[in-house]
Amino acid sequence: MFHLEIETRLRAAVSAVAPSADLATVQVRPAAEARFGDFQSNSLMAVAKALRLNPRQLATDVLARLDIADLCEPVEIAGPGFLNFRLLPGALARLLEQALGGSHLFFRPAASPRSVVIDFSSPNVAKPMHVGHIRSTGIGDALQRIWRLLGHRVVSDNHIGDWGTQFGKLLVGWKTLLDRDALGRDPIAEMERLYKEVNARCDADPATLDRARRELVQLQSGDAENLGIWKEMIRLSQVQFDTLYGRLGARFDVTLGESFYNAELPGVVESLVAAGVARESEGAVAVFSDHTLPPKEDPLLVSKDGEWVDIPALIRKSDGGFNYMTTDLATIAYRLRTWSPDEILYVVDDRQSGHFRGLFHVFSRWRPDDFRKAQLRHIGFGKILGEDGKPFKTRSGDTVKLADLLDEAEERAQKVVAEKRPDLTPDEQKEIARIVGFGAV
RNA sequence: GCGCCCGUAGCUCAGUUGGAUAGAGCAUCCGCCUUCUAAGCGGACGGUCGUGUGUUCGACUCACACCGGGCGCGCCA
Repeated sequence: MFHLEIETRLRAAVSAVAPSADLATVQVRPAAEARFGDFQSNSLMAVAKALRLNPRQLATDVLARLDIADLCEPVEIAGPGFLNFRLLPGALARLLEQALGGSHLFFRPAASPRSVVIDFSSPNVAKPMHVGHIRSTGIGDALQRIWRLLGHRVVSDNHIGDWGTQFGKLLVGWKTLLDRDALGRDPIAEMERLYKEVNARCDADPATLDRARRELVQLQSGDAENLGIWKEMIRLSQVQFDTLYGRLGARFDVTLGESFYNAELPGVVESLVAAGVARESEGAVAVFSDHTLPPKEDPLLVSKDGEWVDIPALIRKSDGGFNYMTTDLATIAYRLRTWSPDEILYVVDDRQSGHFRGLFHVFSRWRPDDFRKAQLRHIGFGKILGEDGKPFKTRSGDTVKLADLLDEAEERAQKVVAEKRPDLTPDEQKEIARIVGFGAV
């Protein structure tokens, strides 16, 4: 808190002495060493450099304008222009009294609250949540807590994967291979089995692949039976999601999955074509580079064999189906008109950075006015690697399920607690094991 | 081939946007328990900041090149 207050006053003084200085570069931070005082600022040297002034003279002039006698002892100019601040005991006492009254010591609420949509977690229906989901979920939930604490308005949205080509195969599996008992015992495992089984058959048998395509078309055209199965798969999956989010303590304001935007997709494509942004290509509809950006920065170009070639964003496949680019465009439009956010954050792993660059670029060409109103930002992160530096997998090569990971963490912690604190009741041990285990994860 | 991310102590990572002697946790070693959580406390040990050039009064930080790891590049998401 003190460094923010000192910083505010220092900026005012710098502004009075050097109106053209970039105040964002004027910063105060805790002193590197006690002999330099409590807080220090190295910024005047940078300001002096930018404005071609003598740093010590600038420091002297700034200090003459700095009103800080109620907080600090007389400020010291050290070396080429470091400022060293020493707090007055009385100022510290006043702050601690405020803290006793409930005010926070380490941050100030945002002066102008922003509105932000945070998109994170986004697991797929009919598949087990795996170890990778913990990062998007943890980072996204941490971000929403921080934004809220600072006084911003947050909408957290779980954009679940509840639509797409995988449902063709799942429907074939559900209709021909479903084991009802297994589904009752562990619905996610059974649905995963169905998908893997049908997927394997599709590789070997064109007829099965064709059947999957037909089931998908049926679903997309509103067939009652397929819609019913699809909804049941979502319901069973949501039970899994809710269980895991409950364990992790993550919350969402809304869960608007991909399917929520289905009805808007044809209109999105028409609109993009009408605006001259998209055009037909090899039976599909795609957005090509408009060559307004340098090739290296253009997400719709890629270098192949020394030449820049198009890598268009597909918004409708040649079979009439839509791509997730289209869904994501519809999603941005919906969020902007529904919540009018200042920012939309996508907490998604770095492998999708290319997709988001393309998405934001295409949206800027589709809705330039809306694009200027909101910042679209991809919050990327790496994947979890094993001890060998390779992506973290089980011994048999499968992805590690999030539920299994959490179970194991609790079990291992439980063993330690039971050994060290046999005097506690089983319930107390279990609760400590949960906290310690998840903390370790 | 082109592009993105990463490389700091044995391990996992910070390093506040170019500043003063590069930090923390864990691990290791030493010292603390007549018990309010020893799942703790104090101390020590530990670094060519991947490598090399360059820019600068000053580089972990910026630029370029290389080495090593991860990832992405038209009808999956």
